[in-house]
Amino acid sequence: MTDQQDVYPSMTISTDQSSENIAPIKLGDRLKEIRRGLGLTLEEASQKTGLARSTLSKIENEQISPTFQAMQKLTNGLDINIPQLFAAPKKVNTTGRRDITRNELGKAHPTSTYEHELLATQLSNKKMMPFKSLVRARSFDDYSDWIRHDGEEFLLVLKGEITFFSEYYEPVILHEGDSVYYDANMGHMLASVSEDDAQILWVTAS
Amino acid sequence: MTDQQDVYPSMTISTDQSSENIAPIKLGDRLKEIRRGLGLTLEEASQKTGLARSTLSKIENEQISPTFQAMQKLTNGLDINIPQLFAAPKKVNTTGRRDITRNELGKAHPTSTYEHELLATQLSNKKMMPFKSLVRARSFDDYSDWIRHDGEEFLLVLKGEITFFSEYYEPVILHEGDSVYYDANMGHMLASVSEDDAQILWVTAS
DNA sequence: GATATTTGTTTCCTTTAGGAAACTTTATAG
DNA sequence: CTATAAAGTTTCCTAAAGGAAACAAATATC
Repeated sequence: MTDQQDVYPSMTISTDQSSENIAPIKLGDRLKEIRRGLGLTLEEASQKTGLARSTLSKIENEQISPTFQAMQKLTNGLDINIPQLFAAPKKVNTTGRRDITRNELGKAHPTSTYEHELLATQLSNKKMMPFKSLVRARSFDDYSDWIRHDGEEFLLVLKGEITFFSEYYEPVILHEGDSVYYDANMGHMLASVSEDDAQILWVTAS
Repeated sequence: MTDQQDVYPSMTISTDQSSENIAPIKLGDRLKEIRRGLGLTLEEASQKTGLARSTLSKIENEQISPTFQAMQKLTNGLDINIPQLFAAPKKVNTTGRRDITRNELGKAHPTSTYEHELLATQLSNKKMMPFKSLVRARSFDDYSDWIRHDGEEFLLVLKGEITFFSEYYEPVILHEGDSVYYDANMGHMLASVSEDDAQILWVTAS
């Protein structure tokens, strides 16, 4: 599992959409928004959360800084997850980006078992990482160990045939047009079974 | 924009990976992990955060429940975003799922402009939503308005040629093997330009 | 292996959070 | 317009958080 870095593009090229929308926000205002959004009065919110009406008022008016405990009561009682409380408006909504990759003109990224062609490499911070790959491996033995990493993966056979090996399932042969969706932290690997190296499209998301 | 529901699969079939990994977690342990991970002593962390060494110790040992203020100092000082602090171990890690879709055997989902074939429909709660589509539309006019929705989208032309229209760019013709990655809240739409209806692979993530 | 130094814990004290109830403001009747 | 109720704020108290310094434990230095 040491050479994995080189073997697997999604490990070297991160998709990181990392939750960067944190906030030096007005917790009070935010809470008020949420409570109002739920159509609750302070009294009702008090009952739901177990915090005193007065306490809630003070928090909303930024007169006190709630303890972690209090915040837990808040988030439990009002069914809001803590990130939501902070990430608040989060309308950072990237938009308007576009990146075309012409056939065969992706960014080459060869390894011992695959011939990767990374797509849409002009864009960073994307949720998905798409790439085409030629599967050079011909058998299980071409790998030192299962490939395993965070996230989920979708693959579609573009040309040829492959065997899809996975940790918890029997190997399956996939033909042109077939596709698989799987959790990538389940060990997985591919081998070509066709004359020529099979070509696949891969999309990973974490 | 009213019939959009019917027109666009990714709007009817949600990928929802909703950040459900909130936590009734051991804040103390989590903090300790992080601090250690950064290779910091309590004293160093104290300087970075502006919280007293003793306070940090108490928080880590769950002797006190930090206030929001304290938590902000923590997160600022140690460059951790608050979600990270909570979502913590987040080892809810779904794993071991796999869903194969044989060629042409996806779930049909026809619309006026596309002939969608949804893939991997056996799995729910996935980060990505893959589907193949035949592009029946032949021109811009086949649409009532831009298609626009949350998330990001990747498309690869499997067969034929299409024109890719988008709100902020000039139309582009894409041939077999070409691909685009774009923000889906930028208006977009497709039209076939080849003899036969073009076939594409689409993957959306939100 | 004893001494110095650094890291982490505990104590003690001050400040602040949180709850109950009094008070003020706003909405609802009559 | 005045009485009544409801929603929100402020006050007052006690329970808990945060800091300084004393203490204990673990490392490093000679």
